[in-house]
Amino acid sequence: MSATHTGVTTPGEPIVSCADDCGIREVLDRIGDKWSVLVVVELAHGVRRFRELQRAVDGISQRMLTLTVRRLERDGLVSRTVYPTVPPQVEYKLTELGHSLTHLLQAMTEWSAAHREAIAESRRRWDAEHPDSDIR
Amino acid sequence: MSATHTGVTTPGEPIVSCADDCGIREVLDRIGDKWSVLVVVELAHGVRRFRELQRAVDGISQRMLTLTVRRLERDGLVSRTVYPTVPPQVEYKLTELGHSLTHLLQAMTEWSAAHREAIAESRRRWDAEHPDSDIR
DNA sequence: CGGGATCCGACACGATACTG
DNA sequence: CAGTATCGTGTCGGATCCCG
Repeated sequence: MSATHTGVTTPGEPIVSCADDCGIREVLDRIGDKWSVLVVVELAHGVRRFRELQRAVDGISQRMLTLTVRRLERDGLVSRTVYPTVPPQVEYKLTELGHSLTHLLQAMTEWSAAHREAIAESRRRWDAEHPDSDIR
Repeated sequence: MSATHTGVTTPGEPIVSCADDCGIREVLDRIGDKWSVLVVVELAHGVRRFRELQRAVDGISQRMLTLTVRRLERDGLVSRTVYPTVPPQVEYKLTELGHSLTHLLQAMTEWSAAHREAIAESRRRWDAEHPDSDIR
């Protein structure tokens, strides 16, 4: 209802509809970090143990895997099951909530695939036109 | 093709399909920062000048708005038009590529709206069960 | 108005060592 | 195996000053 919007909403566009934030930042604060989506993607393939996850994700440190999987568990996206064996065995799997996220990740994958080349070319052109820029 | 996947893919799930990354991290590296999506959302409403953007986004510093809008321009999501008037006038608008992103942001908004309460409750329960935790 | 240049703190992340 | 604890570092972002 603010009177500051002078622009005309493009008709037919799926305008993100809320005045300011929407919940986008909430989503990004949750999965926008370096490892969460990769862990979720791996868990989308099935149940995984800790070391299996670490081997699968490639590059993730023990510490970051622990932190990532803890946060996902806290948010209810991943469930953690401990079997009191020796040596210990811990299994991780997506919850229903976690599975619902894979639809969104699918959409992100498709958008990336569809536009990555256009973006790459835009970057090349921009970099050529701005040889000395610290933006990168 | 790796033989390390022992888990069975849940049938009917929109599995993110690629072995490892998919392009998800590319997308997040582009819009996963603190301000990009907010700027894109604001520009989805129409053409905006620099100060208009800064007032609309709320909380963004001059420096970060400059950086954010430069990167978006470099990636071809936003176009920048300079009118050599005095005082200077610069207009920003989404490109076709930028508009295509709004569909994805719409999906993120809907997912957030649909599950934010479930996530919030999961957090409350987790925090209650783990009173002393540095995970947060 | 629309920036650029500089300084600085916070935090995300990585590396390493240790443990039940 | 599945973590925890500690330390070090790079980068992101905020604050401030300056300029055409």
